[in-house]
Amino acid sequence: MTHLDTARTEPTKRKRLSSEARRQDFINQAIEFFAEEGFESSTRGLAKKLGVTQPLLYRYFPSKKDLISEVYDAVYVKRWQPEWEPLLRDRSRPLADRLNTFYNVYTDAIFNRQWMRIFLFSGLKGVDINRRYMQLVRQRILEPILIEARVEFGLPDVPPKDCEVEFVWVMHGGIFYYGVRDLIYESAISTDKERVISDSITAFMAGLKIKLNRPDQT
Amino acid sequence: MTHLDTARTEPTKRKRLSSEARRQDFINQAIEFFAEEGFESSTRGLAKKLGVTQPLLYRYFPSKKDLISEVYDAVYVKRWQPEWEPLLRDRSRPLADRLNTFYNVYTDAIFNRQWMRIFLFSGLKGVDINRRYMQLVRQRILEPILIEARVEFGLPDVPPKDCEVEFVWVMHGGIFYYGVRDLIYESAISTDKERVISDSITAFMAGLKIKLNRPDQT
DNA sequence: TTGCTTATTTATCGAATGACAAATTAAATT
DNA sequence: AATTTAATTTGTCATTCGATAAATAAGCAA
Repeated sequence: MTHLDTARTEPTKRKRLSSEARRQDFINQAIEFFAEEGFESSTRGLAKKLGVTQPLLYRYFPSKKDLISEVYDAVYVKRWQPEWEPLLRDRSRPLADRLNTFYNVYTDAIFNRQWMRIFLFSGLKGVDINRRYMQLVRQRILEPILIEARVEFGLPDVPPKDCEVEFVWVMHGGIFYYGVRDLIYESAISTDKERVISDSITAFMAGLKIKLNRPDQT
Repeated sequence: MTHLDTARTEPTKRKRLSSEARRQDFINQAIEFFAEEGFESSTRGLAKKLGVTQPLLYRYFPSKKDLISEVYDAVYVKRWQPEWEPLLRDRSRPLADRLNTFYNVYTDAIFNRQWMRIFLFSGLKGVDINRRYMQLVRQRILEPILIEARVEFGLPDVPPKDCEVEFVWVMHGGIFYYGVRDLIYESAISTDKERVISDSITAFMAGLKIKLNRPDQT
């Protein structure tokens, strides 16, 4: 009893996920597969990893291109956490603290081999979702940081200059590239991510203070 | 007269480069081709760009793999300029000046679409020449910078700690990633490379001074 | 010119690719 | 159990891939 009786509403029998769930499973494994092998790799290779035959993929995705688009979407869009943004604007804490918290949770999300490799592969293919992601980072992260910095330094609220945004980009890129060295090139030295981040932010804040207070050109 | 008479030693007739020169020409165009299309692209595509038939490539290179190795070699090894290194060790100038000079000439060499794309493509393929290049950067650039910094700050000459090397890496990576944004993602904001470099170095030096003088853990 | 050598092309092979249609199997419904 | 419906496989296609062998063209020396 309660064994093989297959009571109507009990899904004890395992198989047959809903069509949508199966599709999601395919996408998730496709992320792993393409992240490791690159997007030029064959649908047959992916099917083998999935344990199904290759034509079955075409039941779930009209073409390889469409499947890849879904992979992009799952990585770029769905893994972005909106709660990151208010974190940076919480003026009850010093900006350096906020930056440390933010970069720790942000890198928790993107510092994994899959995300990084998909990002690098797609960047080389020049797909526009990549460019859109860069704009997202700029608008939701980097420019807010500059605004917060001016407030903290007691400076007037003027729109960020290009070279100031670039300065924040370099800090951001330095931390990002640490992830690339660690996860892609496997040539990072320290595994103490928190330390790397806090050192970077210390230097960034010191440099930014100098930069914003200098009555500069441009 | 002096027209089609083909005087013996005058190479006015154009064609027939030496076998080695032709080979070099193929390699140079292969760099362009693979940088743009990726290493998975076909030898037929390359042959088309060269204006020859595809089997001819196999007269000059035993296999596609060998051709790609030559491309790596031409990009990674042959474009490294040994005169970069003594530049960093010239103690007649302040370190910040040296760093500015170095990063300006270094990025003059590597901030071009071809170099960058080859680097990123090969990094994703996990070829060992990539890892070797990273070690080269560490030993010939980053660690010397740390040694010079300790001298400039009047600190005892002890071997660099891992987290110190990592700190220099982040500065280096930040500048490098500016090149990636500019040339690969085409999403750089400022085109004033010199300015980006000098701002990065200002922050780096400020941060490094703090870091090296802190009686720290690890 | 004549012959010799090297550079280049033509033709082709077997394997791998994305995609499709039809046949088969398995679950869900009655 | 019988029937319907959806999931999956078999079989196959036209192309494209890296690579090789044989045929042709072009330069060079006599």
